[in-house]
Amino acid sequence: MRMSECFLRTLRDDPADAEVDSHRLLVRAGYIRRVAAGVYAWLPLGRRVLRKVEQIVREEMDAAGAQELLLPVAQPLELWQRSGRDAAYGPLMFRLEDRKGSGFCLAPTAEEVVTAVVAQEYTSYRDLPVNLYQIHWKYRDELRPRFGLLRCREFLMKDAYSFDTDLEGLRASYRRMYDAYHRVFERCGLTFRPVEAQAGEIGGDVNHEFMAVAAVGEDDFVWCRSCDYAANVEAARRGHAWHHTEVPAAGAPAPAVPGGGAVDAPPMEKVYTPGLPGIAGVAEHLGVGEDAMLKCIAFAVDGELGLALVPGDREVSEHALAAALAPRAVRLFGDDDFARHPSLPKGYIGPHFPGAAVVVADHAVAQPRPWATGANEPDHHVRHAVLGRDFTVDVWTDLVTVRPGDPCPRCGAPLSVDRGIEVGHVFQLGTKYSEALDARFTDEQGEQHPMVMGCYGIGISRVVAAVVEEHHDEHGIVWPPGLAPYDVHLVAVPGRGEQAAAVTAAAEGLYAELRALGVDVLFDDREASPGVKFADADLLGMPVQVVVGAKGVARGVVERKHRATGERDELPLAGAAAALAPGGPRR
RNA sequence: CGGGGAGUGGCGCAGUGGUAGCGCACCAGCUUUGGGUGCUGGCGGUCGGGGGUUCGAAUCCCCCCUCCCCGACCA
Repeated sequence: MRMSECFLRTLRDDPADAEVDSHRLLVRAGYIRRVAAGVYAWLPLGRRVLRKVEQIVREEMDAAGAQELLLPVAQPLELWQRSGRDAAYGPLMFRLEDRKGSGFCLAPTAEEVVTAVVAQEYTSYRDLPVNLYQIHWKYRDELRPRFGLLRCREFLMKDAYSFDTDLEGLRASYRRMYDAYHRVFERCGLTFRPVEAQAGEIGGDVNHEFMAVAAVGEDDFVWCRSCDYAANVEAARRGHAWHHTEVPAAGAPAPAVPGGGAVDAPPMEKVYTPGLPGIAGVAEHLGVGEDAMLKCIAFAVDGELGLALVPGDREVSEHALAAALAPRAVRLFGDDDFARHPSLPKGYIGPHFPGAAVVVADHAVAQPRPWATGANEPDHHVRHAVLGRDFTVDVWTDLVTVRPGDPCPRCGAPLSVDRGIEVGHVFQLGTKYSEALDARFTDEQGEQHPMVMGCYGIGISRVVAAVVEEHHDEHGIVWPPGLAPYDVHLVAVPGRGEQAAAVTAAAEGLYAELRALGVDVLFDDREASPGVKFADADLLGMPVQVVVGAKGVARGVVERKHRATGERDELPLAGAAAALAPGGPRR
């Protein structure tokens, strides 16, 4: 492609609305342009990168035995009503009506459609397993699109769906996808980590997210340096650090008096703590550490009041709380909830609140020690609250959000926390959709069973952003070789001297030779100054730059620069094309 | 939805009551030719929309819309 003809305009200034490097550079370098919030146009160069990622994904999916198909973007809402996800997704879906008033949505994902399609075609165990995938646009009306391509309302996704006869088959299908994902992200040049995750609205049990490690990621994940444990903080649990005491197992009934008679505390005592609803203020006022406070968080569970207890220096994990009380729905109290329950003094709640239907506590609350906590009375706290004597717990679980240094639940070593971009997610779904949408098969005995499903997503457009986050420098993008829109950026610097015509001729000749050898070349044939061309070449980020200039041509050589390392060397003009072709000598 | 910020040419910005400007980009000419050359001339804007105040509004007031950031939420 000749740059003089390429639909491309680079910007010298950073776009004002770009916060993160990938967004800033992809816009500046002319790969994408914003059309609406969270909706982007992919300009020719960007389109080529997208195709490269697509191709890698396609090759690995095909190699893993999946078959490509194409499902509709316009999906009848009726399918979503059958699975119950119409309500679950709610305003996240772009909705529309046809002229007859029938409801449609723009596909946020495709479990329903693909399940309905498979249900129509396959009815026998002999047909299974089958794994189907597509690479297509997805639509989610996010509350807050941001960070350029990282959180879009329209994004390109590879979504695959496996159908097996049983759990064992599902596990095998899942494993094949899991392994294929490793190869995809390795080929994309990403530093990534698979982590255990929450299922969200998709449903199902076992699932892993593939996190591209990046400071701008929106997800925190914990990982263990000693073993292979890694999990999204939402799903992460910590091991038990206080070996000196007996810790109740998850789900076990409340111990009569944990710690036995180890707690030798005076009677519970009320303290006047005016205007101190926060943990930090009270702890200072009472002269105790925040970890000696008992944090009491109010929540609603099926219309009843519940209390969640964690040490004062820890945060309640909403996901852990929900998991502990599932299948009942849990919601933490907001300001309006407190407004409806004036008897509940926000900031001064204690675990002995009489109206609490259920009390859930983290295992750490079983430590044999007296606690300072709310007095269930505005402007008052209590000290010397003792478990079993002054308050009781109904449900024990791991309730705190994990933080760095917490013990690994597998091996006990200190956990680390990093940020990541979720570039892929694999789920073992089970029969949620096959039951809802009647995807059944007949087994050898002639009995009907729902198919056992898995689903597997890769955010193709998000991968592009994640790759730029990892591969750039102060001058611009540094594409990994497999993703660059062009293999070689050929720069002609003819100057105005005697050799100008010879330089142009040499560059044109090299351009033709490279193309004949099947090399994808971006040829800067513009009438621009050398500085402009070099700056653009670095910004655009092709892995190899080849400069044809007057000095070199006089000596019969061209200069090669590796974008990633900045290394430069010379190639004889005569053999340059062959040396730059994929099969040619490397350097 | 809560909090904060911003809407002025394609991009980045200035302009606090007197009839809109700078840099980049774009066009023309000269200049320069191995790291965003310099100069001259030019094209391009109903200042987000509506209403109001005023002799006069980008500027002051009211309403609305959009965008960005933080949070809540989420694959």
